[in-house]
Amino acid sequence: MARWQPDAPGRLAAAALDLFEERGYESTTVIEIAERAGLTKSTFFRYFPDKREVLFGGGTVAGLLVEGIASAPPTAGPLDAVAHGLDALGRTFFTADRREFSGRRQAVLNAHTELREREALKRIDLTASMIEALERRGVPSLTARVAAKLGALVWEIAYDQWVDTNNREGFGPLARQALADVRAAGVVR
Amino acid sequence: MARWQPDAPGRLAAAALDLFEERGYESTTVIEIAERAGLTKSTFFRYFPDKREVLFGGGTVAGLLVEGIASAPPTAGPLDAVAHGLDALGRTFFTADRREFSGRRQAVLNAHTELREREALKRIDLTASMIEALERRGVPSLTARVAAKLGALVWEIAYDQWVDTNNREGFGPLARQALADVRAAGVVR
DNA sequence: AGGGTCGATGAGACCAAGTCCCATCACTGG
DNA sequence: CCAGTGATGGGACTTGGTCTCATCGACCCT
Repeated sequence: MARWQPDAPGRLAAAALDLFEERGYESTTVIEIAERAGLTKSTFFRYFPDKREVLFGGGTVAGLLVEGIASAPPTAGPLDAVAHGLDALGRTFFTADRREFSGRRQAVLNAHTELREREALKRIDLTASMIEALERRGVPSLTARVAAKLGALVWEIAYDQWVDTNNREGFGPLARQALADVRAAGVVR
Repeated sequence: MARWQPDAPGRLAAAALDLFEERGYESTTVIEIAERAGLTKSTFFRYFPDKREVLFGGGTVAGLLVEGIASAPPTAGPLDAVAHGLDALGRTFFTADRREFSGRRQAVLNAHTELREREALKRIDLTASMIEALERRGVPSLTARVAAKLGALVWEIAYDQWVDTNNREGFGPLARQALADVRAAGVVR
């Protein structure tokens, strides 16, 4: 048996999500979160740099997406490489067992400006990562920027649909479909 | 003569920019900003909801852009409507006398994550405004989302170039050129 | 001229976020 | 049995942000 209860950060994140749903983000104190997890304020800030970050722990997403873009066949165009990355994400991260948690988390995020702000920053950093990954494939800078923006849009659309409990499809197929739709919209002409 | 020195918010913003340049954002206290402006903490928070917002005062940008999109000729496609909005912005807001201030401000923003975060949120809200404006023109939802994302990219490119002191062109022409480049990149095919 | 009003500012108490430093605890290895 | 180690606890301290009440300076009205 371990010295302490295992997975302190996980317990903190779960407690935070519960409390944010119950009382809202602003009305919840870091001390309360820590107490519900059987810990203290000190430990909270040892695992998370600030209160917002407790809902953004899993930071591996960017890495997985970048890997997926890098490992796309060399013949693939920019948007296809992005699609390859989103597929990889659907297989390794946005799995079915994570869907319910993601939905609850997203509802809390949408309801609080402070959390939306953090999410906005994460998305921008993610887009920057996509641009870098595309440039490493030899995609010209401007093209990479356009493709990354469209990739971010595809992500948004697919993620919203995936999180929606009425939809039982996996993230990968949803992203593929969203990409096809975006292509069909063909705004550029 | 006025009862107090005029334009308290403007003085606060100027003092804040100075201090952020001198000591950095985190090392500057709201009380210090207020003192340099000849005011107090109370007055600071009367004009700005938080410390970050002191560099985002203008707030009229979204409105101007939306107006510009709405007033584009009915025959104009989505991206042309966005270009019309960016032109309007270049004429009424991103004027030559504001360029130096914008450059200093942007340098501070880029250097501090907390401020980049706020900027990220503003951009997302701006993109949402563009989508709404396009939908009011009858543009289908998905097409509007794509056009707004590309419009945001054009904005970024043009703004970076405009802020760069080596470039003496106005914001409008720079945006037009950036839009043409983005179109030429033609990622969608 | 003098008192009342009103809008902008100041003063200070108060709470929560976040930082820091040091103590404590539970187990491990010699 | 004792020293070491890593995760946790405790509490002081700074700052952002809220709130309430006092003050001040000009204007109005009689």
